[in-house]
Amino acid sequence: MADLLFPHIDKTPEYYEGKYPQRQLPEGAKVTRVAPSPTGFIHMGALYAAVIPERMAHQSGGVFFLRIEDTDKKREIEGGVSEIVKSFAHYELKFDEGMTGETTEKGIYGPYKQSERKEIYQTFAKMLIEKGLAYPCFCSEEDLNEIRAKQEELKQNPGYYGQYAKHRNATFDEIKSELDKGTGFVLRLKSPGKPENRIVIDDLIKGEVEMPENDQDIVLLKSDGIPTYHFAHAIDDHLMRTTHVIRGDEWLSSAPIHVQLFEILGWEKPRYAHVPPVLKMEGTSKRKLSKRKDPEAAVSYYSEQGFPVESVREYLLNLINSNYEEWRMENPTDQNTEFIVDLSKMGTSGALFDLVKLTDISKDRIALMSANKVYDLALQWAQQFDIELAEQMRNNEAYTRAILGIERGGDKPRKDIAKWSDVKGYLGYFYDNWFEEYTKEGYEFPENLPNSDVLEVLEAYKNTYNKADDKDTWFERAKTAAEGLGFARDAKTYKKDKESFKGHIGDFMSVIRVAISGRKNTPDLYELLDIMGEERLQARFEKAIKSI
RNA sequence: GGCCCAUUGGUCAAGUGGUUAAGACACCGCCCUUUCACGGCGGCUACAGGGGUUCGAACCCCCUAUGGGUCACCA
Repeated sequence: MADLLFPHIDKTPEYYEGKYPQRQLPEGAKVTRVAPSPTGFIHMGALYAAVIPERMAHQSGGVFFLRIEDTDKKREIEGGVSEIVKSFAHYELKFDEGMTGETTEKGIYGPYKQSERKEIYQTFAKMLIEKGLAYPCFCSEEDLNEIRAKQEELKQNPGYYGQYAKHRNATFDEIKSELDKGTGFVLRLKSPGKPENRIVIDDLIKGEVEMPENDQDIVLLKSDGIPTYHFAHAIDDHLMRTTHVIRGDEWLSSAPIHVQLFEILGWEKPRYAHVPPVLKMEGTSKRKLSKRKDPEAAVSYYSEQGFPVESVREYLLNLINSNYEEWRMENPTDQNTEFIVDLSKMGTSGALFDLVKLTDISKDRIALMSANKVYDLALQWAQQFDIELAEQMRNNEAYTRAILGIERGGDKPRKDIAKWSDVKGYLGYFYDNWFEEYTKEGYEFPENLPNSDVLEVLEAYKNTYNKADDKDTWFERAKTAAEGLGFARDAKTYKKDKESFKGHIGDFMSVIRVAISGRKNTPDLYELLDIMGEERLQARFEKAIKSI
């Protein structure tokens, strides 16, 4: 009968067992994979779920590979594989084997695209038929609907099993006659399971989960000869010698099927780890991040916003193991790959994706980067997403690098930038042409000072500033100048006796700050003045004076 | 509905029979201060509910509630 169903299959399971030998890896090395369908962009949830197996493999000296599960041609999109490869590469997930492009791959356990593995699946399917563990089912969709309707009526479990498995015990002649008629068929598993038997899945994340044994005669091969997920999973992960199947927890409930498949095939089972989904807040309740409903969950969104890859990885690691944060505090400058991910420390219930936390983590990361690194990464981003900024940065390279170095590198670095799209707002006023634009409507000098005082301050300071001063000298000089115009040297003095002063040093500085930057808040004024250079300062002072 | 999983502050979460129930983010206040940012200090707010077991329960058991997943020739 096997030959009748699959006459073209001439290889044997042994052939493939030989072709894909056991991997020679050190003790404890894990072989893991990520196996997405090419159905669209990669979203945060998928990235999250991919980081885990990647870490498990690489931190154990094992192998991590990318397999494409394209057995559903209806849902596939064009360029889907490239999109996946590109997204994972961008987030520094390094695959040792698997797809490297739409049609290219590396590794000796391939093909890594399921649609290319039809013969392999059918070889094993043929064997199962020979052993009486699988059989063709000729039911039409209508037949199946009928069965389900009946089951619903009787309040029984829906599905194709036991007494409802119409073709389970068909004779050779019955099958042959259907085949001769040209009736299409799917290949079903002849499940030996009984639901009253309980099995235990020892899940690396969820712990021991007890479930009823599978008794469904699930579809192994669809009518087009392509396998379902279940069958492909068993065949592929066995032949590719996967040791740890780490996947979304939506698979947990079909794990009994998978366990059964491995048992029937006589293979050693992989360890399983079912990772909880990343959630999103919707109204007052949480729900799983959805590719279809949440376009903002696409990883490309975070690239466009300019969150550094490092920050996103950092945040994800933080969700994976909450002790990551502790580790990071102790090892602020280590690569995040130094952290050891521990599956048993993972939360079992699914975490909300928190943009605020990502932002905070990202600020910390960027604060620790050198000015040059910030420049390079920001420019790289700008070239793709903000051409104007990129030009500005390139045209004023040394200047920009200096600006980015303000208050950087010390014990208390600034944290103004969480993502590259913040850069423009942070330093835009340094560039003269943008400064012109920003101050078109005039300046916002401190409200408590009359224009005459503002003018006085500007006139006085224009000639006071000396680029050669070190910071203390500079500040002293400013204080003295302020005092000369009737300002208090410090805020405390002013508070004690407000009547005697026009304001305090803060007000004085504020005037200067607004005049040269067009805004009330800036990084340290001393550094700012220093970087801008005397020529630019004089020009800006003149401009401000004229505006009053 | 069946089967599974989950439920500690607004969020991420430590915690596995005896804790003043950590920490981080957010928020609020104060301090530092040339503004901002940083930093420091302090505050806010939590064991879903009910029964057991126990000298003692966030931790163990049962029930309920809520949320999630899954029950396809989709993955």
